[in-house]
Amino acid sequence: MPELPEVETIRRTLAPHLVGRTVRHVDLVDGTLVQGGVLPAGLTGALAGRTALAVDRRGKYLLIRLTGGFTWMIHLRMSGRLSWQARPAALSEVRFLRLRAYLDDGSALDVVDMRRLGMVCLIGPGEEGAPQGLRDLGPEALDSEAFSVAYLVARMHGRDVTIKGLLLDQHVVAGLGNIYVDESLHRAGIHPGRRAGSLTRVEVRRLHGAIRAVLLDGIEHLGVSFSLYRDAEGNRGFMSDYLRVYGRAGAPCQTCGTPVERTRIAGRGTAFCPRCQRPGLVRGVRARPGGTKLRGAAGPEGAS
DNA sequence: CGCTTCCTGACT
DNA sequence: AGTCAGGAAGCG
Repeated sequence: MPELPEVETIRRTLAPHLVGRTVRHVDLVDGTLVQGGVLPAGLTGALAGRTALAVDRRGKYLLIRLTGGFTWMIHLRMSGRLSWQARPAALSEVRFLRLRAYLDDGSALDVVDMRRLGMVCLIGPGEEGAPQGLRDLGPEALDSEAFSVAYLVARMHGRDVTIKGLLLDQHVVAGLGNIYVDESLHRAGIHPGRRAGSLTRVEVRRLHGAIRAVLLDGIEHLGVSFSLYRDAEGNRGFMSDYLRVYGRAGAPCQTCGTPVERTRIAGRGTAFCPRCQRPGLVRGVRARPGGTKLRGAAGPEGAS
């Protein structure tokens, strides 16, 4: 459920409570989400007695750096939540609680995950335990050095995937998910079903700027909370109020007034404006060279 | 490259 | 009963 801005918000709300604290012990309420080759008993045992040095993020992965060179890795996937409590409630009172770490100041960190799709593991000093998904991650979406326009152009060249599918691929760029991909494509005025390899350099530049702008917007507004998402302190984000297409099917596009459409692309529900995001290029040939104003009401975003 | 699967709950 | 959900590995 959480994408880059949500995980970043969790990181920021969690770090002050966690850094400098030592894990006293861990209750593994339900070990089904513990993967990555570390057995539940090994994980809980190895966590105890270690002190948190920092809370980092890589893509949608949270990385809690611990003494002894260990990293506690958490991926929340679709329905995971991290909940820090100064005075932890009884275990039985937390619905879908999978794991609780008690800290040395009497507080606790709960890993809550309704659908059990999340993943928790401990990475040893040699990084040997790093799961494939983390190892093979592409550049950070907000790292403009690594995730540059030139990089994106190169990765898209000759690709026959939909642009939406490509942006969802964490090997290409780390951190985007369904919401922010739809929002980025809308801001860039690009149809989500376009083949990645068919985008012009100008379009890629616009898209790159839109991605940065949308993600920074998301962080500034503390993420999207339309349902389950909360930060580590239980607070909602209010980025939902600033979304232009996601979750707005049937509502007028805020740019041009055309009703937002919803379809399925790259196996995911996809919202887009059929006017601001016309396909534009079909089979490598510009569909409408003169005709309508291609400048589009959306205009370039953040393409500085 | 795209579809299915993992899992559980909410909504139509 | 059927569909869908913010993710991503795995399969054909």
